[in-house]
Amino acid sequence: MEEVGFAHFSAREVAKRIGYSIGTIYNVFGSYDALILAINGRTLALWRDYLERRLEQSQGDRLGHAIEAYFEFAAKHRHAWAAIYDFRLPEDLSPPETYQAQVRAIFDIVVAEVRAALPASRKGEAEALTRSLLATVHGHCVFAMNGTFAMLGEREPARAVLDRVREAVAP
Amino acid sequence: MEEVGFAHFSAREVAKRIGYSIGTIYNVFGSYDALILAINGRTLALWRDYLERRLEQSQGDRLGHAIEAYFEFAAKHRHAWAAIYDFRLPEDLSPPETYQAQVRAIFDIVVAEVRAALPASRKGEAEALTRSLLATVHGHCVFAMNGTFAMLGEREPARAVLDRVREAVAP
DNA sequence: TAAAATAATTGAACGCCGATCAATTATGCG
DNA sequence: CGCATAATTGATCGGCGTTCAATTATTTTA
Repeated sequence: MEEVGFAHFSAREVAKRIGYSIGTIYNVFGSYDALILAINGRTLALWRDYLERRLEQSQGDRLGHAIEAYFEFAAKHRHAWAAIYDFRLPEDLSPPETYQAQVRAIFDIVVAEVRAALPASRKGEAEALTRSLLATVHGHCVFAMNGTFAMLGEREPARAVLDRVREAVAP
Repeated sequence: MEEVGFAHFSAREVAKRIGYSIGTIYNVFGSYDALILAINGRTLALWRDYLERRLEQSQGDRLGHAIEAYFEFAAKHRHAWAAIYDFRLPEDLSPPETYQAQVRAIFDIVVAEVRAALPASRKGEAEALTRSLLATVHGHCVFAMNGTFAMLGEREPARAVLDRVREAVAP
């Protein structure tokens, strides 16, 4: 996935590379979708690790570093990161609970940082604000990675989104 | 595309439905990618029309209505809208100039609204701010459509993003 | 109008894909 | 060892994007 991206990824190629047959892939994962979900789950775990490590190193401006971590991870793992959003389960299904838990784990890390950055009087907004700020950062990251920002002349996406986040968190 | 979505879309099915053979599709469009680009270009045109019509009807709170238009169009044309972002050209290619022009045309419409909403002292920021706000709205729309917001308990994505936009435009 | 030149259309063929499953091979156990 | 259970295989299927020689339709020319 990391190498070829979601569009050119194939279960057959996975089987070839690990020295098993296509049948074994299906015995282990059950379906193509489940294989993708397993890979995306692993990417989420890597993402969370990356974010946590980046915050450990941080001394001040933790929110700024969290945003940098978002952009850095997406850039370092373009294809794997994009696959998380390129893949969509059939409309009537929800991701497995373990997958949802991984999304929430990343969310919880960011909530803590947003809450810490908020003045005491606004800490109650932390969760709702974090959902909105994650979407904000994500939107900027998507436009940075897919060329939309380049098309529109934006050269400092991370700087732009940091402005948005500071506005929203400012007392 | 509108019906089956990017993942299940196929040039063969297009040929079948319009009563031509697969070969003719390739004679006309040249490649699968070019066919997708033609469809996405058409979607951009529809999107622009929708936005313009929605703004014509608007009496006050034009930015709010532009955001509503973003969400409404994405919801009404889920698959076609998603296909704009699901499709990625080979990394070394840029979209054709006509396609880029359509993206900029939508951008220009929004710039005018953002500029009008900004106080005189900040009108110089209009373009940069619009890029950032488009990304912000897009991020919220993506999370609304792909289930991320549902997973995190967000029930009013349009309301949340309106708060972000108002913060950013406020004098 | 008839013949020739040009344009448009076709669909079989290729290699790849996800998915299935009867047949085979490997493993563990009494 | 013999047997039961588990793991693995890959041929097979229908569908995909892509190509291109062959065919059909249209236009131009004589």
